[in-house]
Amino acid sequence: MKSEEIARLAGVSRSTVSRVINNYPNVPAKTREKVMKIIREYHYEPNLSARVLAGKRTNTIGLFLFSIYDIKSPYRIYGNAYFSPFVDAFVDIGNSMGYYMLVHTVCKPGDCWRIRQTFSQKRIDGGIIITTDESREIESILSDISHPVVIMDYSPSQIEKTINPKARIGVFNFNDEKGVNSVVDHLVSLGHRRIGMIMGRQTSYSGRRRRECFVKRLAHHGLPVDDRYMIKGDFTWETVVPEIEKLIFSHQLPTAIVASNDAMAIAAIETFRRHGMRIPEDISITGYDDSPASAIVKPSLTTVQIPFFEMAKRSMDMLSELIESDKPRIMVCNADVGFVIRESCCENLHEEVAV
Amino acid sequence: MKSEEIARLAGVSRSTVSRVINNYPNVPAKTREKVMKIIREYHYEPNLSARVLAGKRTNTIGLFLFSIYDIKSPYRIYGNAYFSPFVDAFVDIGNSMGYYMLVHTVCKPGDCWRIRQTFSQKRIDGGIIITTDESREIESILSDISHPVVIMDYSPSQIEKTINPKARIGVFNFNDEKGVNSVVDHLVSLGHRRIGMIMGRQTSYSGRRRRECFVKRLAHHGLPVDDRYMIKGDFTWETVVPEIEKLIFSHQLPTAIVASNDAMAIAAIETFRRHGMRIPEDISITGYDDSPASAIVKPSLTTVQIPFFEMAKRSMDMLSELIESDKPRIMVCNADVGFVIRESCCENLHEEVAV
DNA sequence: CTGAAAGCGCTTACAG
DNA sequence: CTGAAAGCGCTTACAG
Repeated sequence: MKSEEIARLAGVSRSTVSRVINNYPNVPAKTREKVMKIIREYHYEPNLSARVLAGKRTNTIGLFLFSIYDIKSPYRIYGNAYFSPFVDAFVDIGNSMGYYMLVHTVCKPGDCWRIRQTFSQKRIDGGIIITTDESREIESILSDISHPVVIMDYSPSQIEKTINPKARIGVFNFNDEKGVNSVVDHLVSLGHRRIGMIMGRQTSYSGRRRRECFVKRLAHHGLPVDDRYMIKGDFTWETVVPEIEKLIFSHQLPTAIVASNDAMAIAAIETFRRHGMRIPEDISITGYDDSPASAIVKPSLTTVQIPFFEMAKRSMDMLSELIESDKPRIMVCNADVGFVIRESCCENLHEEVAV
Repeated sequence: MKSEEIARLAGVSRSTVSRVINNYPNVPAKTREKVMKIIREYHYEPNLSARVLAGKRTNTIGLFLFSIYDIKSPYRIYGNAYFSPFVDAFVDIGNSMGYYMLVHTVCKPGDCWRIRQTFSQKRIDGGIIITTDESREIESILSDISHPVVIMDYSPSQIEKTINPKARIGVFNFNDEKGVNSVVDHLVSLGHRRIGMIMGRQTSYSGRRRRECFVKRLAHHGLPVDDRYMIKGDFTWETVVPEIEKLIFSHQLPTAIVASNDAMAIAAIETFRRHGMRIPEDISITGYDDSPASAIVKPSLTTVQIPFFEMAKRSMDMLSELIESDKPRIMVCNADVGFVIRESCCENLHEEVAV
């Protein structure tokens, strides 16, 4: 079934059928109804490729995820408390806005060409990129592509530096200053003065931001930053365990630790407990993400709540706006974050040593 | 950049460029290399719509998920231990096979037309459907569509009854007989004789299968099926809590319960504990799925392990086979399952009453 | 081995 | 308001 047959059956030309399909105003109600009747009767759907080839949009959005785990890890995206709620939200919101969502996982920088290809084959009208690393590959993509792109968790200044003049780009970040401040202030109010941090990967914008904000907030409270308590992490569970063990064996412990995400907070809790320490009595720990797991673990995590759904909604609105207009521009957004108090922090029960 | 320009630059016709792109044999190596050089130099990518319109495949697979939660639940797909590993696996495997994956969530039966539309607009070469309910809508889709489809967790006989003669359909199920038997046998070996079940939704194939296999296996051990211990559930956490409370208040408890998925097992554990019961000392509980949460909860769950990744791999192979050949046929597959023993079951410590 | 030409199924100026 | 015609960028018989 094609538009020509619909035209014949309705006694009009293909042009008119097209006008009806595209809901153009210059069709009298009567003609429109006559054509619609045939269309409905035959369950006619215009061929997407033909429409796109003739200049219409694809109505498809690409969602590109950069896995922090390599291809062998079984739960690398959807077992991940950061990516999975985003995917969920983006797919649902995109679908409810009438878009089709093309989801693509990039496991190594060498696969980035796939993103380019998706654009250059004209498969999509625009893209969402969710990374955990700022990289040359991404900047090169951004500078090549003329389609609209919204990128999550990326340094706005970095974007502004590299993109081409006719780019239509949105950048969406977390309000990490607020998030980190909530957490630090909470711990300080509980009497903690030796506060450490499990850092996220420093190649990511939020990883760096959270560290910077942490250092700044300690200073604001007149507290020192002790390098021994700045624990290396990359947002994954595995890398944190040995670092925490190193800390334990050093016998130089902070009384509280701010983790840069929930996964690392949970890894730390498990490790401390395995070595006979009590959480939160011996050491308070906070998370970041408010993942489902953060409410299930014992003790449940005091953590920063990221509004994934709302972020996805606003990102999609941004993207859709960039698609509709072809004015080059860069939009920057920050998502508000919340703070959830649960069981993983308590008052500082240690006799305080001078710091 | 289009094929015509490549042709001009390479000094050949568009036909030859097309032959090179499609890797046809009737092009001398020299000509091929000459053309490839230009293609690479200009990063040329053929326009997808034009190719598809001219008869090529889209190289895109649709992945359709029927949410068991409604649109308002924040983690309805990716916080779900059943859907999320599937999505993860399908996207990754599809991508690594060179397919693009179109992910679509259907939240209510009324949205099913979207699936049809995806096919009739010729957006995809084939589809994967993951449901939790056997429904008229799905059967109607299956009977209309001439594209290949693989459907997970569906009664093969139901499929065979409804589809059209030129259908290319794959059905993929779990080996629930083995899964349920492992669990029941384990509990029996621990001395349990009053064993209950939290059922999954009976509109789903696996929900019914697990119940049937459970009843059968109890009979095999000469144990009675007590209707009071057949607890209603629909695979979600929420509906189980009140049912378990009803059971507790009845003061008629089994010594062990087989849950039809992990989410319901965890809900049951939480509910029992809230009412002062110890797991597994007072009551043993098993799960089904081997979700990440099943290893994190306390006590960790003894559960049936579903090989999501392998299932997705084999499903994609099936689908790809159905796409390549246009012989109508129905393929049926069963996935092997594993069994993981953790902390949620122990020996029956109750004085056994006559049953 | 290779090119000219038709065709895929739409949309959109253009002319009326 | 409406239709005939050109065009979107490919692929593929067909002829040579």
